[in-house]
Amino acid sequence: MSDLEEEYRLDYFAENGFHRLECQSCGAAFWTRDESRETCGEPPCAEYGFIDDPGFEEEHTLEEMREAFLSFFEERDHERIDPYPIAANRWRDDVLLTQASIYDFQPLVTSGTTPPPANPLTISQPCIRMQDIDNVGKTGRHTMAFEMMAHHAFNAREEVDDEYAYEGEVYWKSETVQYCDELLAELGADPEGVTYIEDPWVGGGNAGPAIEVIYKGLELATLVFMSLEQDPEGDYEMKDGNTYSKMDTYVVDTGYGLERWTWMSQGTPTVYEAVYPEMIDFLKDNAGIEYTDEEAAIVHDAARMSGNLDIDDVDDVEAARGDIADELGVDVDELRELVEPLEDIYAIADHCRALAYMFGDEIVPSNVGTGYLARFVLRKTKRLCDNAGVDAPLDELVDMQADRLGYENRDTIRDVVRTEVEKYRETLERGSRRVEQLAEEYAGRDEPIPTDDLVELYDSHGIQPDMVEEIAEDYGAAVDVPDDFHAQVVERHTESADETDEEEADLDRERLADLPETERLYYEDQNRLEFEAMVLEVIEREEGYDVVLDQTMFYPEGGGQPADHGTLSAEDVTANVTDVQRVDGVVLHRADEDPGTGEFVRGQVDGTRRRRLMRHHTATHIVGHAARQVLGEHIRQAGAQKHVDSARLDVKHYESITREQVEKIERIANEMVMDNAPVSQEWIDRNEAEAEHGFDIYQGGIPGGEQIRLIHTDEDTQACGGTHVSRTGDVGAIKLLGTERIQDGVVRLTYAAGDAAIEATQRTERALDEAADVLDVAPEEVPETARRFFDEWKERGKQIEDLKEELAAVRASGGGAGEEVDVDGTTAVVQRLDADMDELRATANALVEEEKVAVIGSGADGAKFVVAVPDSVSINAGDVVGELAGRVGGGGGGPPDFAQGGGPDTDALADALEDAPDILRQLQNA
RNA sequence: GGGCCCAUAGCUCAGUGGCAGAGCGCCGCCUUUGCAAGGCGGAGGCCCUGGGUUCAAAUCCCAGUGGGUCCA
Repeated sequence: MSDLEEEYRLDYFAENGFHRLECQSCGAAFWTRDESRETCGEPPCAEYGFIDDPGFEEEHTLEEMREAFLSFFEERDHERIDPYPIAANRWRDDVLLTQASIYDFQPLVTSGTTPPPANPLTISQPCIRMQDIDNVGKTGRHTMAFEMMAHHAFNAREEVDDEYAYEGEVYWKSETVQYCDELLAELGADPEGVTYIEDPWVGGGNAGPAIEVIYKGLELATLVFMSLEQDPEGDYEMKDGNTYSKMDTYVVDTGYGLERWTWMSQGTPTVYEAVYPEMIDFLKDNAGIEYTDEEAAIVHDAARMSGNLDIDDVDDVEAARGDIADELGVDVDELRELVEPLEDIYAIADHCRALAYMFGDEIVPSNVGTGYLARFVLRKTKRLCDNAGVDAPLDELVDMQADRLGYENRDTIRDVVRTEVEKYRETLERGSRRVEQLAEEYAGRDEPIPTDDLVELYDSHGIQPDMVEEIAEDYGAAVDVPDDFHAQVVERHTESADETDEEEADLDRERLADLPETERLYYEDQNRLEFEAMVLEVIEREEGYDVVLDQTMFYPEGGGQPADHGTLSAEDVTANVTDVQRVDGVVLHRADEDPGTGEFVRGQVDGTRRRRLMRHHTATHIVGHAARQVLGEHIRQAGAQKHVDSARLDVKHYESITREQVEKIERIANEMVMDNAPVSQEWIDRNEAEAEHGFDIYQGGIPGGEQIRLIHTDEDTQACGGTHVSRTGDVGAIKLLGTERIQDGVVRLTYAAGDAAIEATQRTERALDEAADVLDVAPEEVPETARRFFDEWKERGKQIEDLKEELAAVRASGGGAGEEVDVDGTTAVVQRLDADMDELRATANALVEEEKVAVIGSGADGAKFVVAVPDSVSINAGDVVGELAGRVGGGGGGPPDFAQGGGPDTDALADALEDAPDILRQLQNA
């Protein structure tokens, strides 16, 4: 088993007088020019040495530092690359947010499948790390939003020649360290003070040697040499306990924290004051934070010290605060009161920057995906503002950051923030009403609000426990928030997931591995429907056969476009194709007959179906483009499905779509159709495509491979594998059928194209005509008439009610056929009345009004009874009904003064009523 | 993608299988008045939709629709 020590013996260290030492405090190995050095230099082994004593020659702003870095590497033959969106799910589907510059090149570039956009390259990549959210503001150095400056080089071993998308070695470890050392020197750092700590890196199935660059106590950069992959047979055992072996590709992955370099150059007490000083000033002013000189000195020292501590979670922060207070000789509560508002303000500034990145990159708040993360941050920020007494509107604060970061869609950003803040306000309002009720209830019982309720309030209604505490206090109810509150919430979510049946799929893969990729004729000519091919393999299925051909015109299901149908004809069999799937490049035709392996077949695609699907596919691109024009640049596809009769497109949008907007989208879409612009396909290098059109081409998902297929529809460009008509005019017409919000932040547009559009229109027209016929009016008058009819219908319902009551009153006052019997001095009326329950009830009520016991039976729909007893009589109506209902094979019950029941045996009804007087007498005596 | 919660009068919500309710708002009358208000009466309900269980469903079960919320 080798270890990585050898990997760190770099020429650069040897040639420049470096020594390999061991930290006397933590034992880590590190390289330094200063032979007398005792520690590695990183807290807690050492303290910050740059607060009030900047480590570089000149102060840099964030922008200046970024430029200094990028141009440094540009001068050294690196190409400067524009940053990628913060929403990493635009180009990869395994993560939501960009958390490091290397994310931009995973997984396709790092694995060698796709070439990098440049090699070597340099970039300053905005990143968001949500896991740090609770530390922001408290430690002085944590930020959720940051820029990772980096230079990357992608290397492949010489001996593997053209297997990967890049070849040979650009540069490796020694050069990487040299760059870092020179950059530090250029900025005026003291070379003797820099240490390079050996700290192997492991992550996501890869690993490699890595070096932490420490200067004046601050970790300024990490130089990662990604060169190992997880391998049970591997020679290298890493700190995660797994073994790794060398890869054919090896990648220089560096990370230079822009904020930290800026901070180093300024030596402010916290990083926040270095990065966005204007915003901190604004917020302080807005929240009315003012300190006396003495207080200011305490705050300054406390900030310096908390930055100095090795704190990794919030509990530590609270503990550390005590130590700091001791050292400064102030009371811990006093200290907290001084610094907490300031900490909130630091966090607000940072969070607003994260929000600016998110909304600037057109993430739409929602309850899923990146949208949820955005919502989460926004709500947290709003709470911080309220807490710190910042009364500036949140959209203004986010806009300050968006402005600084140079976003151009600032109006939309503010719109989104305003809408979202309003939603939050509504949630809180709803929530507090709920809490008030609970608080009142438990305060009345003098019990604390139970934890279960707290968890439910949070999980189902979005109300933070501290908010519950606040409200409950007003009602005098106690709240005990358990330490493991969050764990209990998580507990509610740990239900086992569905197990998917992947066995068959695995089996297929093995069997298909030997077959060549099916040649896709449908890309060569999207209008051809006939072809000839050879049957390479037939796999028998439970229902039918999967036929593999050498080439096919059949489009397999994909990109929301359903599979083609049609036939495969051999000499003496014709098989119907009802489904087509593509697995690992091999197209499987699901057929009802076996055409025979080795046979030549003539394929015929169902043209009507295909043409309808093609129209709907092209229409989908058109509608998406039109929606973007009407609703805004942030409109992105969240999903799409094409059918023969209609299609739907789900787009991300932060509010529901109005009738006017629908009509406008429809109008623009049809203008595009009428323009009859060409729809063209193009196979193009993916970097080129991304460079020219951006990541928005990946509306329908992210294809693999070096070459991708673009569909140009008028001005719209998308990466798409579907089949399309050749001119927009071929779509015929587009009719929007409806919109609905399928979840928060996602709106579904349903539409039909071509003959399906005509059919859809005819369908709705027919429905309207039929309705008009029924009402016997002209179609235009249907709404008015329907309204009138509905009103009249309601009116009549009420009249019937009234009449029933009147009728009942008349019956009760002697007009009815009821048999009056005397039950020990009380008058009872036993009556059969074959009517519905309402009428029975009304009659019984009317009799009770006259101080009579009512026993009413009905045989209208099974046997039914209603028994009502005046207050003055001590007979339990429920018991009477129970007894009566028993005789008709059913049951019944109710309160003592009014009960109802029944049973299925209508024939026994008369006998039961006959017995009623006896039953009454019996029960009265009971 | 998954979990949980909710849907009843114009609004906010009660209603644990047995007659559809409260507060606010609305209308009318009365009292009082500088204003705020107070008293009495009234109108206003496809209890989200569709199935099921039951003698009986706003209520229980299933499915759907709509909204909310938490998590990945």
